[in-house]
This record gives sequence, structure tokens and C-alpha cells, in this order.
Amino acid sequence: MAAGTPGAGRVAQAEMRSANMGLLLRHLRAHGGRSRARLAQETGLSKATTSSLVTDLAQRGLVREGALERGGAVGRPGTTVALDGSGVAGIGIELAVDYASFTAVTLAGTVVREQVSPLDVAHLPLAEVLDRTATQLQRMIHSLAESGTRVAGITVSPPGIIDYASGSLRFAPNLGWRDVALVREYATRLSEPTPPIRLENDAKLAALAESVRFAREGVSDLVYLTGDVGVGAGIIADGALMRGWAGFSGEVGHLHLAPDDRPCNCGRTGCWETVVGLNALLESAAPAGDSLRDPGRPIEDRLYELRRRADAGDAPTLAALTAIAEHLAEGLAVLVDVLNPKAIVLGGYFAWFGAFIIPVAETRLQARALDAGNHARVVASELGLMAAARGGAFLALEDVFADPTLVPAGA
Amino acid sequence: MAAGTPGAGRVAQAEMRSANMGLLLRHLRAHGGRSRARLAQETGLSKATTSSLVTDLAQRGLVREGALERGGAVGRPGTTVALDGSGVAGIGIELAVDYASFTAVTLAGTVVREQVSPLDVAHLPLAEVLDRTATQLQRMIHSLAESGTRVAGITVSPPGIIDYASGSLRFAPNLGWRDVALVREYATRLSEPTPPIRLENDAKLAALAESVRFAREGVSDLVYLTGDVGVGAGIIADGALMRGWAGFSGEVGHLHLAPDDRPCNCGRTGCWETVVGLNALLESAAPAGDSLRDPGRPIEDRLYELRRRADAGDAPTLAALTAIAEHLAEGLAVLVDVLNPKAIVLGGYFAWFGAFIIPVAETRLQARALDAGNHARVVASELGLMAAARGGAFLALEDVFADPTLVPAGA
DNA sequence: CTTAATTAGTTAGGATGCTGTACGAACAAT
DNA sequence: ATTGTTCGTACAGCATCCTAACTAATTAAG
Repeated sequence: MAAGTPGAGRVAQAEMRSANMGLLLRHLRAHGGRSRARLAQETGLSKATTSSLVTDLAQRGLVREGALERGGAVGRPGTTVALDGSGVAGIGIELAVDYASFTAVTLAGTVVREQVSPLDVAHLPLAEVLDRTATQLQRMIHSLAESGTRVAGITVSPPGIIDYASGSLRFAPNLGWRDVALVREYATRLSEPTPPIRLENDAKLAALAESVRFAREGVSDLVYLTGDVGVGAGIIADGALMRGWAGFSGEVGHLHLAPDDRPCNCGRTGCWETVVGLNALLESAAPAGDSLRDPGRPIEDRLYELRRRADAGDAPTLAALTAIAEHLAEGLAVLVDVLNPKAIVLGGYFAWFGAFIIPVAETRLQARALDAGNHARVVASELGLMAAARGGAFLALEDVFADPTLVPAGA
Repeated sequence: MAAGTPGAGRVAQAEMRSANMGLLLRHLRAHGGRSRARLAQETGLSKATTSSLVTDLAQRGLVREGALERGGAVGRPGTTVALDGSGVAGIGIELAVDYASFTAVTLAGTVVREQVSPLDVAHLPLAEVLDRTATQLQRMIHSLAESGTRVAGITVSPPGIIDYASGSLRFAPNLGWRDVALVREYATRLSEPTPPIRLENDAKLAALAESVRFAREGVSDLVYLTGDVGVGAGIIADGALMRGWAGFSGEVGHLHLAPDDRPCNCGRTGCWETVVGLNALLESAAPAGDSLRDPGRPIEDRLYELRRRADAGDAPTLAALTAIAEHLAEGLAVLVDVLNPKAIVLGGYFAWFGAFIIPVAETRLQARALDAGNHARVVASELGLMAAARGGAFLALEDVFADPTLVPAGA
């Protein structure tokens, strides 16, 4: 229920039809396959119009007929109409410090391609990173085309600050990159016709990925929290991704919620990251000299090791996780009071240690956040490393859900 | 630029027309009166359609023709079309602890009625408060009808927690009211036909009121902060009022941002309110025994007195205001990092002492909030006590801006 | 002062999309 | 086999918007 009536844009006949086609598509996404008659009744469109629109959508390869609905009820059974999982897909790419992940998701929400490639993004020359990832991308597009799947769009999630207007990465502190026109760079490296390319922040994309899952449960207000060395939030408010004025909403890692004796990389002290970031966990869980604090050792190894210790009931590890959870709750309380989400989804290493962190964080949160009888549920993300890429694929598909006529009929 | 494609609803012929009429109306609100030709060009509608829609809007009394646009340019001058300030108005009511304020605002944004009535809401019986305010309301509706102005809707802002689904006040701590079905109570007390009645939180309404002003400057992301004994925020994100899952977004008064030696009325310690609420100012600005701390003295008197001292350069007063500003900045930094607004509008006593508070708060904020080269502007609200009522009137008018056909043509 | 050029607004005709009604199709119940 | 119900489609009708042509009002130029 949004107020303020933000500009809805002109409505002409053509837009009317595409808007209604989008309505059907989104209804199918949210509620699953169903008969034309039910679609008509539930969306408010007439049966005749629904029929016509479904035919149109089918010609574009976006929906297809399924089994007959033999519900045992009287009357003629309806033929199920469902999203077609082969016609169109979106691609999401996440560039991290030491790997690049690629995902392709169809309109039906099925992941049809997924790969994580180790890539020393931080040390390789920029051009080489772009060349290599663009090649992988091109290969994925070709491979999808061979299966008869069009790519509706591509979303790239770089590890840094994005300038949305120019489609460039303004600054990536961990890579040392500055003002890289990523959209243009990829567009020139891909063969024509190039699908639309976007940039978006990893936390926002992960939130979007989760929002698709939660929308089915009727949750349209949620917060996703990334858990890594840094911490960031993605906010879904009233079903839509919230970006803020310049796209910097959810920059919660440097909230001033910790004691001022903790210096932060940002130059200030007392940032939330310093007590809930991954380094805080590693430092408090392991004594100096412990191999967990060896920067040369792969981070995944260390996390596995830490989980083994936690599972085994190792006291210092459990104490460290509890401390993290308590500090985490402080920030979650802020997010709950400000945003009133229905769910908080924890990602990154928070999810990895969810069983240890969430119970503590949740009780602590309920004690601290304003209780209006509406607690936010805290859950662990199940998307793991692929969350951002997955969300990127979803974002790329949003265009199609908004205007299905973007996909030509001849497919 | 919203993503996530929240359900846009069915588009039928009738809705197409009303949607386009709303588009014109909102364009006129945002950009002021202009010719049909300019409207057509700027909205993307054709000249013919624009002409037809404008005629329709005029018949409903929503727009009217104005002067000729003699811009000195060649060609036939256009006749200005502008929002009609006499046809339709919205009414907002704020129930506070010791007064009730009423505002009527026309479609053109002009305040045509405004009254603040002292009313001992906290001690009078509920029925009497409702009777008296309903009578005033009815009188205002009549008076507007005599001037030929229809009331499109009424928004009531009660000082407590709202249950939107049932249209009732769930709990008002300062009044001791519980579960009062305000919408129904007012509806039964008003003579037919009753305009639609809504409830909304004061901070959210104030934010909405400010958003109308700021929208003209292209600001679609802002936060309004109420400054009273309690503190609350209203959030406008991407032009729309953000409510959160259950309508409790912006409950920032109890953020844990103060030292834990400050007990709060809510039973916890360290709430932001305890260091930026009005009581914090009065206590730190005046020594025990000072008349400023006399609860029997009207609060307005005390605020005037305090401002006199500040204007005169009284050191303890200035020190107290600076301390408030510094604590204020802590919370503003939270709001900036989470929401990335373009503007923060300070209301209540923050605005009253804006000249002393804002410069300090702003520099402090810039030091603390994440700097992505996009500072949020901090400004004082100019709406004073009427902010919430004004926003309520705007909210009531939103229906008309969304669907102008709600207003019958025969008016 | 007259004519051309330019822009505003209106009217007529055409195209498009949605709706209501009617009808055949497919099934359950009797 | 018949009846009643529901699904999906076909067709006529209607509302809307758009394009194109036209009139109206003004400036600029000869």
C-alpha cells in the first residue's frame, strides 16, 4: 500500500496490453500455474482478454500449457497455464575479490546455468579480468541460445560503489579500480545483439533474490544482510527494491554501533563492521597464532574449520559466535525500528553459522527493538555465494515481467 | 527507479482514462500550470487526448483555464491550464495531547482552512473528545461546501499506534486510550455522505507534507524527523511513503544510540529520545529549579523563553543545544546510511531551534555518515504544528490524484 | 497592411484493446 | 443418456488513444 502516487507514466493502448500481459506473468510467478479461468477471476481481467493475452504470451515463448486441472470438481477442467522455463533467461554476474560467479535463471525461476570461477580479480590487470569474464559470459549466452533460450538482460555486481547514471564502477576499494565504465566495457566485448546490461550492488541483488522467494509467502518488506569482511544491507520495501537518492541505501557496515576502541578501515572508529564483520569473528574465535588467522589460508577452509569447532562445542568458538550474534542484534534492532520489515535474511557467513547466531540474535533483537507486537523473523539465506548473481538474473528478468512484449513473438 | 515490479493492478479502458487524467493532474501539481500543448509534449500523451482529458478534468472542477501564455514567442499563445483551487479539498486532523488541529488543503495545495483548538484530550472522556472534534469537522465540511468545495477525504492522526486494517487506534500511551475504532466513531458522527476517513501516523504525514514541497525540487527521497518529547521519523522513498510491514517504519525514538545510564519511559535504557527528546533539552539547558523545568508552565512559553536565551547568547542554553545537535547527528547518520535520503527535514522543536542545531548537526553528520560524495541536506521544516494535519490533507487528496474520476462531473 | 510562418487547440477517422454475450467442449452427477 | 457446471473461444460493441487535417491566434517579414 504505497502512498504518494509516484508517476505511473502514460497509459496508451499498447501499454495497456503489455501491462496486462505483465500482470498475468507476475501473477503466475507469484502463485504458480493455473487455468485461464482462474487467472481471469484472480486478476480481474475478463475471460476473453485473458485468453487472448495468454495466447500472445505463449507465442512469445513465455508461458505454455500444462496438464489438465482435474480437481474432481464439476465442470470442464481447465488447462494449466504456467511460466515457460525455456524461452527467456536473465544472467547475473558477481565479481568478487577472488572469484567471479555466473548464473542464468529462466522466467520460471529455474537456475539453468551456474558457475563459480576462481579469478584473482584483485591482482590481474583490469582488461584481462574483463576479457576473461566477457568470454565466459559470451559462452553462456551462446549455450543458452543453442537450447533455444534468449537472454533478456545481464546484471553485473561489482564489489564497489556504482554510478548508476553512467553505468560505471566509481570506486572499488578492494580492487583499486576507479571509474570503470563496466556497462560499456562488457557491451563492446559481447557480440551483437547485446542484451541490456545493468550494474547493481551485491546486497541489493541478494535482497531481490530473496524477495522472489518470500513474495510467495506474502512477505513484501524484508532486509537482506551480507556477512563478509564488510556488511551491507539490501532493502525491499513494499515489494520494490529501495535504492535511496543515489543508490546508497543499506550502507550499514559503518553504522556507529560499536565501542570507539575499534578502529575501522574507513578511518573512523566504532563501526558496526568492526564487531560483526568476518574479521571480528576470526580474531575473537582464535588466539593469535591459530591457523584461522593465517591470511594465507583460503577463507573457505577457515570457515569450515570454524564450523567444525562450533559443531564440536568448542567453548571459545561458541563464545565468539554468541558475541557476534549479540552485536548483530544491535544493528538488526536499528533496521527493524527504521524499516519495520517482516523478515530479516542473513547472508554470507551469518548464514553459514546461522544455527549458532540466529537464536541468540533473535532473542536479543526482541529485547531491543520496539515491540509493536510485530516481530521480524530472522532467517538464514539459502542462496550462499550465488545470492547476488541470482538476484542479478532476477533483476534482468524484471524488464520482461514489466513488459513481456520486449520478447519478440517469433522465438 | 523502482525495481521488483510490485503488482501494478489491472488496466482496463476506464482505468486507462483515469490513470491518464491522474497523470495530468500530478504533472500540474509537480510543475505548475501550463498549456495543453506543453502538457501533451511533457507527458507523452497526444494533443488530442490531452485536450479531451483536460476538458473532462475541468468539468469535474479539478482544473481551470488561466491566462494566456504570452511568452513573446511566435505562434498562437496557449491558454494556461492549472489546478483549480476551489473544487476539491482534503482535510487533516491531528489529535495531540492538549490540542487538536484541523487543516483543509485544496487540490492546488492552498491551505483554505486552518484551526488549532486547545483541547485537553488527555483528561476529557473519550466520547467528549470525539463529539467535539467531530462537530468542528462537520462545521468545516459545511463551510467548505458553502464555498463550493467538496471534501475528498479526511485523515486523522492520533498520538499512538494505529491498526491500519481495522482503522482503529490500538494504543495511545499519553492518553490511555486503547482500541478505539476512530474511523467508525467519526464516520457515525458525520452526516452523510461521509468522505473516506483514514488514520495515519504524525511523522509519516509530516513527511508526506514535506515531500510535496520537495518534489518540486526533484527530491523524491527524504526523511522527516519529529522533535518533541518523543522522536519519530517519516520516510519518503522514491516518491512514496514507506510504511513497512505493519506500518511501523520510522520508529526511531528508541534506537539504542545513547549511553545506557539514561533510562527511558519505554523501560529500556540508552534510547535516542533520552538525549535528543525535548526533556533532554530542558533538563540540560536549565538547572533544577529553573522555571523552564516547571511542568505546570505551558510548553510553548518555555520554548519561547529558551529561544530568547539562545538568541541572547546564553552559554548554558547554547551548550545544551549543541549537545542535542551532536546527539542528533548520531541518529541522522544512521538514517543516512540506511536510507540514503537527499534531504532530512527536521520538525518540532528541532525546527524551532534550527539555526542553532542544524549547522552543528550537519558538520557532525558529514563526519559520521558514510561519504559517497552525496551528502544529505539537513533543513528545518517550515510547517510547524500543522505539519501532520497538512500531510493528512495531502494524503486525503492522493486518491483524487490517483483517480480523478472519483470526483463527479456535476460539481 | 498584407502575407507567411509558427504554434495552440479541435475535430474526424482509424486502429487497438477490453468487455459482454453466446456457444461449443469437457467433465461430474444423476 | 441427460442435466448442470465450468472452461475456453468467437464475435459484436464500445471506449480509448493516436494520426492527420483543420481552424485559430499570434509574430515576423515584406
